[in-house]
Amino acid sequence: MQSQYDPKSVEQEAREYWERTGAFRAQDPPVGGARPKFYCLSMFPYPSGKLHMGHVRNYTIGDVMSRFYRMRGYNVLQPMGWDAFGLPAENAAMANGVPPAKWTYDNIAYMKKQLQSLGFAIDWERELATCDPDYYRWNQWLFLRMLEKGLVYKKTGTVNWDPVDQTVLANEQVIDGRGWRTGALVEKREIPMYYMAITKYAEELLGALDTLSGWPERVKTMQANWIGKSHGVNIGFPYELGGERKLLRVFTTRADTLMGTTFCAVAAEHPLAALAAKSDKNLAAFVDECKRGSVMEAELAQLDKKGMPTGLFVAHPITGEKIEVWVGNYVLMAYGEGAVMGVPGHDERDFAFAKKYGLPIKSVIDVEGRPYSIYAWQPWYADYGKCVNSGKYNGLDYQGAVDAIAADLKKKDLGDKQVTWRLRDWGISRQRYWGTPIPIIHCDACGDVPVPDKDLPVVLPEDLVPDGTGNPLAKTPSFLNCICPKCGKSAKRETDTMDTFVDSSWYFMRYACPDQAKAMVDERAEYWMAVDQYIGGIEHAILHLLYSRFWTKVMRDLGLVKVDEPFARLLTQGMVLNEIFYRKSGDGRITYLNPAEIELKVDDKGVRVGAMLRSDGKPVESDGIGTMSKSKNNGVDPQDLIEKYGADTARQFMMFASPPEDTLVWSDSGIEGASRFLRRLWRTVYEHVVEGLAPAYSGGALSPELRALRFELHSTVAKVTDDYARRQQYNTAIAAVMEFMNALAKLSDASALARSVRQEALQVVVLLLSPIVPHICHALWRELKPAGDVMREPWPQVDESALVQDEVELVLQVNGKLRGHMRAPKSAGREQLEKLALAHESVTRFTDGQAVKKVVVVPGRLVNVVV
RNA sequence: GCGAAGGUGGCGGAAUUGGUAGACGCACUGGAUUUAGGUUCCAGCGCCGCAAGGCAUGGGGGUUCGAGUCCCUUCCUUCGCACCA
Repeated sequence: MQSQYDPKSVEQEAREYWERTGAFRAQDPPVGGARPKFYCLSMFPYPSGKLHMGHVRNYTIGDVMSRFYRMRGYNVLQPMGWDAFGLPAENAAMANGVPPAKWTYDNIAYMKKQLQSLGFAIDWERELATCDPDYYRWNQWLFLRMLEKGLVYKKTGTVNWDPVDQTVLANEQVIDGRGWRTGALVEKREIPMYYMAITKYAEELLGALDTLSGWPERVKTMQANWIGKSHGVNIGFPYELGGERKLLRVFTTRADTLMGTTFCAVAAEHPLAALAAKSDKNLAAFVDECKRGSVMEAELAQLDKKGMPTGLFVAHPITGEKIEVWVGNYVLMAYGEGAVMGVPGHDERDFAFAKKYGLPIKSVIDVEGRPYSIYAWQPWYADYGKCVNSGKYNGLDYQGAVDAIAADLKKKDLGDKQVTWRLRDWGISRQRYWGTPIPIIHCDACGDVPVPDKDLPVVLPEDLVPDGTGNPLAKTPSFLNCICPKCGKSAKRETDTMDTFVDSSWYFMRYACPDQAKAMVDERAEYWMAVDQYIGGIEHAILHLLYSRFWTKVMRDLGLVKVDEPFARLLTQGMVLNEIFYRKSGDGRITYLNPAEIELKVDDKGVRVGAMLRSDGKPVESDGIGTMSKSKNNGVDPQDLIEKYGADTARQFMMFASPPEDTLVWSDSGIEGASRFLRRLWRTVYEHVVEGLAPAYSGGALSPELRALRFELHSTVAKVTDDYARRQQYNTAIAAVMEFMNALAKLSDASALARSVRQEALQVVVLLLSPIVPHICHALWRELKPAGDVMREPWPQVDESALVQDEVELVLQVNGKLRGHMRAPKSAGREQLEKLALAHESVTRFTDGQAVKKVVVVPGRLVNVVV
């Protein structure tokens, strides 16, 4: 055995062994059927160029789980693929003049090498890329099935329009309301798009959250709020137009405040706004102003509340009172009816709006014991209470008032109770090149004609280079021009492609049968689904996970799979953030500096006192912390780490740095510790092995020292196993092993018995660590058990007999303050413990002469004496 | 703005069910070995205090024999907000 740990040779040898033995191949049934299956999946990466720290974190967590379950006897599937369509490839193409396909495939090749160098136990035979026609043809195929079932339909949607480049922009391409390339003010534009009717599944998507016991509560809460089921009343405010009676419809969850309505507000896109703008230039200008800027809801919600009267009036549905209709920039066309009733007395936004424009404010709810004044908003104004100033509804509580008002409206045919969802149907059309072509043909005679199944896939040409002006597919006749499958006349293809969320909504099923040419999925998907453990960034808590749940249910209803939910257990890993450094030049331009080039200065207590650029030694400014991004130049390439320390050190450091679900602010200051620990582990095994192997301890009388060590050892096995299986918290698992190694290092006994305990201990340690640092454990295991394979070893068992103790240490408190410790027989009862404690010196010192009021005994933990 | 989560030493974090706050590691300080060291080993390390002891888990208040953990309130940070993936 080598006396020194050499990560490079150890890791290369282990990887060659794994490859030679096909160690990571998952067995499809019936071969794999004897063992229980475990499908462990990490979210597939977008092939952006290189792995980043978030990838390393994500895939290490997944690999630790995969290897742990493999050792526990499961038939484990851990696949990998590429979320290969998307905007960055088009941006790179514009920057470098390279087609997105080539850029993407080059990135895949590089990143695959990186993943392999980290030693992940991936079954590469199932690799897939979503930009492969063999994959995306099934996007198209399912789209057509959904179209047949009415789950796909066409309607207009709002997009960001760059008037200079004449192109649709993604939200991230709009910066401060301007196009990122042209700097032109962005406009909203209505265009026809295809939608998937996810709202038809809203009720099930919401209800089934209760069945997801393996999901974090916070994710389920976020999804439930996103779906947003609300019970309310749909109310019609009547008005006359051209002699015809019409209704302005609003939805409200606070129908009990209807009598406090002093105005109505509609979105700028609302038909009434358009109507009024026809005859009012100022209003037309305001509506135009509202239509400027991006479509991002976060931005809209933070705009200053602005409005303008339309000059139109509607009638209050109960009193018939005249109510003015305003256009408000805070009313969203996409939610509810695109119009709201304004109740400034009891809605904070309406209150601010009314104050700004001098609209009347009327209090109609009395929250008991809370005063009301129209001059300043108070949080309780929005609380439930009893109706006042509300005519016949006076005195009713919330539910009573809602019931009565809904009933009255129904009688007049002006409204009814209604359930509304915040969830909107999923617009999947993208006016972009690098995505799945939507399989539709536009024929002048026949309209929109679906591409027949026999003509699938509609293949995306791979040699186009976008230039930022419009969709290159629309400028490519060989793609655009086609024959109408219905009438045979010349026709045009749809040039929009699908949202890339479509690609990622079912890839986890395709891993089961990536070679299946005749169907989207087959019986192998039936075997592997659902995913037993899914791991990915918390940033996907809503959209990706919700869309995947939706697609799974659609596929189920089409008879393709039987599962209701795709992911049984979910681990949402926290973001990896990093500090942002910059310098401001004389003309105010900001240059962001990569943290790898920054050196931190510390004082003699280790406290940070400054930061400087390594190359010139001059100070730099800090701009706080944020997600690793190109624009802030605060990304860290894991490759340096892997090359300098090896994959195992990188993996261990990542897992030790924080619990998987926590946000992690990057710092490489602990990497030396990880490296040091592995070197020490190697040396400890080496020193044992050179003395000659011993049979692992299997019973017999032990000295107190050896008994104590075995107690530590088996406590560690129990703790670490629980951390892997239940808690999924690897930092504490590693800490527990470190703690045990510290105890083992103190063992000086060199007897044969001690050597066998040490042999047992080292074997257990190597097994416990092998999911996290598999290469070094592979090598060490072969030294401890020549010709053995650590991956094929069963997980260590806790020896319960080693955990038996007859004495325990208890904490002594006086008035809740720690005053000492005492040892007591484990079997001691409450009364005996109380007696021992009251007589104990550390207690009497503090209770001396005072009357004991109460004694709290927690057996096995503490005794608290209250005086 | 709305929804979700988080805040503990100089730093990452531990404390799993209301029961010893700071495990484990980094950094730092002192020492030994080596003198080739970005090696290894030993010791110290929340703050105040000579000590006894006191204080301390973002801030303020509360419940409890006992609160990092529960409740109220407030500030700050991160994630998501439907065309980044």
